[in-house]
Amino acid sequence: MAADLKPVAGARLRAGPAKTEWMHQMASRSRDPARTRDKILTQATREFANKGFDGARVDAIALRCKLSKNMLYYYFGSKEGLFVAVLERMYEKLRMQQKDLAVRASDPVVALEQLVHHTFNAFLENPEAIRLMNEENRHKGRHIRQSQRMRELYNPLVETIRFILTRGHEDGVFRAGVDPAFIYLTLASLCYHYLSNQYTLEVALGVDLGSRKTRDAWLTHIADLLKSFCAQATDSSAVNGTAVRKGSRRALRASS
Amino acid sequence: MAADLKPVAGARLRAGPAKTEWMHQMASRSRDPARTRDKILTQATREFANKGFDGARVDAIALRCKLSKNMLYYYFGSKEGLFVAVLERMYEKLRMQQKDLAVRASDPVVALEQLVHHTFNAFLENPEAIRLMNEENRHKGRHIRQSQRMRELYNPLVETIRFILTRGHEDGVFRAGVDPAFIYLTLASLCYHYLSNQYTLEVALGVDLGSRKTRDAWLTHIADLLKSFCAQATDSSAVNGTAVRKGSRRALRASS
DNA sequence: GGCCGTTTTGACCAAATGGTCAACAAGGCG
DNA sequence: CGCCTTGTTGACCATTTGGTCAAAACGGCC
Repeated sequence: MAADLKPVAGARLRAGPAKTEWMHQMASRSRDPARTRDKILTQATREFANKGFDGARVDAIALRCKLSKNMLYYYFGSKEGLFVAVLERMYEKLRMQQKDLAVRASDPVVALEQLVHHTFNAFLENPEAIRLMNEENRHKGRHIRQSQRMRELYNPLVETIRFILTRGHEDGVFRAGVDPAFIYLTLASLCYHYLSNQYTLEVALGVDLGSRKTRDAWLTHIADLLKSFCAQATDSSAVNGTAVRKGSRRALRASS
Repeated sequence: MAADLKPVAGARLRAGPAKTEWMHQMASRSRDPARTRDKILTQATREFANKGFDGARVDAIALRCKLSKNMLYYYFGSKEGLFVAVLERMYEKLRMQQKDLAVRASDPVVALEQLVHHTFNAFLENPEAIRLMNEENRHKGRHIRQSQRMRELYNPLVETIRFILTRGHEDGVFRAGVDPAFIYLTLASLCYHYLSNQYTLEVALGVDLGSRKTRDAWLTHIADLLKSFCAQATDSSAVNGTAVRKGSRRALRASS
């Protein structure tokens, strides 16, 4: 099927190098492969995000680009190839945005709050990323599992969390033994789901989740949630302390 | 297009009444409209959940049912009509499952734990529901906003949460002023996202989220999270108390 | 200017897809 | 039994869709 993708590889490489060298060529506007490739990816991202892989129409993408449909096949070989390229580009973009995550503020609690805001905003500003991720999950991660770029994307975030937690513990405000991966999972779930399932949630709860006020309240809620969880336990009245946990766990088993 | 859908309405109404009256007819196995309709819905659910609305093939559904494709149109008018019927049925099913949620255990903390398990299991046992919900959100809730059945589905859960919180406060283990809707949102996010985005998360974190061990750990984590958040604050060292909250909020604004 | 590799396109195709129509079986009922 | 409504089907259709081919425009280079 995807026999000779030489042009694909070629175009990809060409898109890589610094622009300064051949900037003067851009005067022609036309016959600029890098630009063409990029335009295709941009429009394809929109189409795939809005309609999903199956709903997306190759012709529609070509139309949006004001290019002949053949260009998509010339650069990406197939619809699926284009989709994978779109995914990779999206992850790259998200990663770049998260890279400047130099939250690591002096105060761990403040850092945690910044982290919440930063994560939520990253998703908020990239609704297409959410759509594409959902799509990829519907496909059981088939496309993404190959590209190991993913792991690189998330690791720094988890490491940042670990850093914050450690510092917080040293400062005496956070307890020990909090799993950074679970904190990331918690954070991501709370930010992502609020946006991803906005519509069904709104119908269900009868609230406008898109309003600034509700959104801010939700962010505060997430931060409070994490803070209370990481907080140094104060022994007595510890509902979630080890002492009580044992008892409640046992009760749980009996009931379920 | 959809000119005379009389058969559709007819079939729907006919599927409604009590079965006891005409149960004797079911002996024939064939020519059993209710059964046929149900078979279609079951297979359509699978197809739509797996492939999404656009990816789903009407012919494939008919094939699965071992019925002629025309039956789908006879009963549901169009692909979209069938999709809506599938959605409604799914919500009905989920609702029934949540209805038997008679947690309300004596101990609020135990009740909270039961709630976590119940919610997670509801999603776990209905992976199709997750897929369909995601699909509906991609469509910005177009189909669901009409059917007001949704609201009925969620309200009881929120009410249950409110009940637990109130009792917990009376017992002195939970603090006051916890918003039940936000607790529901938190709970749903943490359960849903773990399952919905399992594949990308696994690639990102390098963990097998499907394993029993990780799953149990996650459930415990969710419960702990909620418990610590709802716990009665013990004034001193209150990281998420009002005293600190003010300060950190201010710091947050300055940074973002 | 003429050659050559890269980029771009118009025309075309086979297969698939949602949807339709007329006819056909199967009971219920008078 | 024969009619009539309800349930079911095979054959068919217009359109869409992912994908292909050969040829053309473009630009650099000798």
